[in-house]
Amino acid sequence: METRELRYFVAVAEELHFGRAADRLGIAQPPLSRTIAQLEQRLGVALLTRTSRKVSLTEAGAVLLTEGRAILGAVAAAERRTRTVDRPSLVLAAKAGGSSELLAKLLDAYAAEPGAVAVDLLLCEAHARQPLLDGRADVAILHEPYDSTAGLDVEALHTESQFAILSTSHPLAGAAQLRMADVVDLPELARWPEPDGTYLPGPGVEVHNGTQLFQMISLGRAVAVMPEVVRTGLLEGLVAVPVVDAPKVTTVIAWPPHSRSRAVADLVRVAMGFS
Amino acid sequence: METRELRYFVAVAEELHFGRAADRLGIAQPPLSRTIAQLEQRLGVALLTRTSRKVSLTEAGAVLLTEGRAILGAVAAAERRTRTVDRPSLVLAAKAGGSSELLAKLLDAYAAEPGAVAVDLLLCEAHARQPLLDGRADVAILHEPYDSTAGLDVEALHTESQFAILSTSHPLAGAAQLRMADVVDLPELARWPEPDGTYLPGPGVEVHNGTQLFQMISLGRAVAVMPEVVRTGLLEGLVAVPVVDAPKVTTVIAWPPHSRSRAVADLVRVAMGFS
DNA sequence: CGCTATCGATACCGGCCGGGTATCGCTGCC
DNA sequence: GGCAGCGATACCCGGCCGGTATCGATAGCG
Repeated sequence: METRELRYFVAVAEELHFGRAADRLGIAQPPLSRTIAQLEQRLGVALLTRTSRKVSLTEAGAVLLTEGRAILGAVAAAERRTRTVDRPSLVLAAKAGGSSELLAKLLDAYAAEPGAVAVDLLLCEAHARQPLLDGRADVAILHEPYDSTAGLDVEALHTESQFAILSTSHPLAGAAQLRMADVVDLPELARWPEPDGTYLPGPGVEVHNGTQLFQMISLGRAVAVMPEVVRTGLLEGLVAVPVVDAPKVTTVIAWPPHSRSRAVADLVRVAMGFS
Repeated sequence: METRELRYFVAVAEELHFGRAADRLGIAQPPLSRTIAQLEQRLGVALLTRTSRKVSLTEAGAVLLTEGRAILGAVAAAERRTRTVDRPSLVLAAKAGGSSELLAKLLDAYAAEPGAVAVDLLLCEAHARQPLLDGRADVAILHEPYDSTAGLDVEALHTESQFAILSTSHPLAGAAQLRMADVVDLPELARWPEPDGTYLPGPGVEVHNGTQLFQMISLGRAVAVMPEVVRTGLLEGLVAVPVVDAPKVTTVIAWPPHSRSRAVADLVRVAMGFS
């Protein structure tokens, strides 16, 4: 199986449309059809069921889509890491607006290390996991269970409980504490995008970033359950009510397995000194 | 970067010899040289330094070797998993001669689950990690820190301390307890192979499997530090002495990230009920 | 019920690239 | 200095990748 075949298959599996996938890949549709057919023949499994009106994934196709995305990410990461090995630098990915205090402490402490290299910050709008998987970052700050750490090496740094963030005028704003049951069915519960940028269908408000979220909450249009850190510097007009049975959020430092970088190892060691 | 290029590069990087690598790949040497040169040019980095007498890895080459092996493993795994998705079965890898008691309990408990599928056992001579990485197995029982769990999802099942296994006639056999310092410098300390099947240079006896090891120990030719379980059913003529400061060994159940298999999830859930 | 638009499959062709053989140039060794 | 080993280079051939043109199936529509 060549990465070319995987790229083609992933494109078709994501678009579920040979024409659009071919466009996206910058090739014509016939060679794409042919390549997918060859791939299926060599694997001995149907990956897609096609009618002349609709394309859908088989079970085998769904498996290959997940695995294929991971492989293509790993290939991109390998290229980037190989290319940049002799210009030592460290890219740290973190969610924008996340725990900036921890981040500052970490960067300061690492900079004081002997042999520390320059650290570039990659602040992500959404999940900080993607740049780690495709090699744009060498190390990331993630938040379990929000971010999946599958396929990464991690060390836990810090665990905290969660709070419901509400407008002061919200009916639940006066409560001393809440339970998940009180909030999960609220129609104004904020919904974050999936890693691929799409939103799962269902009720709730689609939000793209923290600023927007807090505005929506202020306006009484949204409600969110978030880790404790956001309480510091909460906007006027918002309250944080503890949700006693919400899952704990663990801040972790994560890096790709097989990392050979001394800088990453140093940074992780420094970070672990905090916990 | 195509997997063909990666296969070629990994072969050369492992052989450090274009001719032998070409043999291994079943192609002639010139196209191999050319492909590697193209790869280097596209990456913009030298991967190998060659004289007409000797080939060696650059730093970038070392990075690509590690990453490339992982990628090729992932590709093999993806192929196998895609191919076998409609014939539901579960392959569990474990080190032969390992904790067979735990294994038996696990298999029994899982078989009693509703919706349990047949479990095939893959007993490995060496590390049970490789078959997981290349897709021959769906789940594995590993032992940290002996087995690396980089790039895998794991759950810890059991932790135990380690014992020195000695012939009763060994000078240290009478000790009530030992420290690592007492054993690490023994010239007869057993050495296990690395994941690639080779042995690191150095003093000590090269052993291939448990049976051979215990024979060597009986004969007073070897000494080993091993987890507690091996004490049960120890051969006549051998003693186990606790090594108080040896690292604890943790038995874990491991599976590939992105596993979509319900059977794997069930098995892991059952296993976690034990700990 | 037939016309049409859409979409994937098929047919066919040309150019590039991957693989082969022959040979060169360098280097360590007797 | 001759020789053997090894990687690089030169050159050729065939297959595969990508292109255009077209077909066949199907859903929508009047």
